[in-house]
Amino acid sequence: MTIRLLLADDQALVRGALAALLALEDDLEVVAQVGRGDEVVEVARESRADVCLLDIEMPGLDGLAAAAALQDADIGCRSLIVTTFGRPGYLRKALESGAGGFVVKDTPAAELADAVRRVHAGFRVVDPSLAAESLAGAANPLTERERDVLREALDGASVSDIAARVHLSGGTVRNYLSSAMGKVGGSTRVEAARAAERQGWL
Amino acid sequence: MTIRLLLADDQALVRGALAALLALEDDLEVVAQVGRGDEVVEVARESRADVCLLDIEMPGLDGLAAAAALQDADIGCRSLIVTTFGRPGYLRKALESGAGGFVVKDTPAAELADAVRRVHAGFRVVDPSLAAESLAGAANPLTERERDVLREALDGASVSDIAARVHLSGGTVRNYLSSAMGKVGGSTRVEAARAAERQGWL
DNA sequence: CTAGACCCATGACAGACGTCATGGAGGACT
DNA sequence: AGTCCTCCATGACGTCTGTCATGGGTCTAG
Repeated sequence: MTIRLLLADDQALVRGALAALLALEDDLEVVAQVGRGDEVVEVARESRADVCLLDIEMPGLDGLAAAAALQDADIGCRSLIVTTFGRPGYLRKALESGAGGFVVKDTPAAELADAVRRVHAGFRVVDPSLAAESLAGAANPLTERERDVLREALDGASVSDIAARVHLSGGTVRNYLSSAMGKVGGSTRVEAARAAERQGWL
Repeated sequence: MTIRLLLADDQALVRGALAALLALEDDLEVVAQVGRGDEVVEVARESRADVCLLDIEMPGLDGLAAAAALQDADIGCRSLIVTTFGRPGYLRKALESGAGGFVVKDTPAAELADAVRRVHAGFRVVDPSLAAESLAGAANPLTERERDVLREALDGASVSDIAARVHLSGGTVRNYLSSAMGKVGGSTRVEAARAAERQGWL
């Protein structure tokens, strides 16, 4: 009995390379690959995959949402998030989404196969270095609207730009920005937005 | 005669996976791996590598600088940039640094081995989709000081913050920001900084 | 029912920001 | 020597931003 794997990563080279790496293990078999998040569920069903390795940054649907969709589909396919960024908030989101595990891309290659096996067996696999950070990290203190305006402020837009995109008045946007800056820290909207993003609060 | 390869990438998983992928080719052999840019030259010399695969984002020294250092060291090791980001400016910088080739990580896995062989043979290998963009993209219009202040403005710092970091007066910083914004486009310092970064002008 | 959240909005004010005009110092090219 | 460019700086201007006070509407919890 081999474990059937589905790889989801938008970078074809990384996808292929991971496939080659995992193919070295006798008990693992890569049965499908996709480059978009919104194809994950369909392909997982068709290929009858046991475990799906998900990158977070993907077009269509991000890896966290794909993990949730996979969970909802209830086709017996567990998910393992394999990502570049070890943002504290990502881990929490991932586990809330029903992901079976979470490892960052700079873990030793040898550990990946073990992580896959443990996820397949039903265990929760979490990168140890991230677990500490995640527990230390506070829960998201921002309200929904505060998140909305901070998201739009990320790329340096002006108040009126943000107001137009979020369909609010300029003054209201300034108020939300102000309160968000107070919670997150930082004396500029962009500083606050960056900090919030690093925390995984957006 | 096999081609001896050195892999440089800060993500251990990607490094190991690429090694597994390239090991499938009979004429390629991965003889060493490093996770930092400033170890590239030393390890390349010790391992007598023929070709070095370089990621751009690495601690210590970025891939572009490492390619230049490798060129200067004159130890007969050619370099191939393998990166996530296809910024137009990166390609130009890479070729100026004496890199033998430039491919992005979402090229098909099968093409990587060919790219390696062509670089080893002395050819310049360039991702075709990027070549067009790079030729179309204008040369960097920013002066050195304009780049300095834009870099500091990326994360949303205030004028006085930037002034302190660059050792200039506040008014001068505003002038540089203003002229840079005029050249790059955008009505906010952060907008301009992001746009300039996307172009590879920083 | 009331107290407390969040939502949306307006008005006012100090300070920061973007733009412009202007100036001097230094290097490069004709 | 004169011209041109970049570098650095200052001052003045109107606008944008961040903060605070204040108010009304909704919804949940005690």
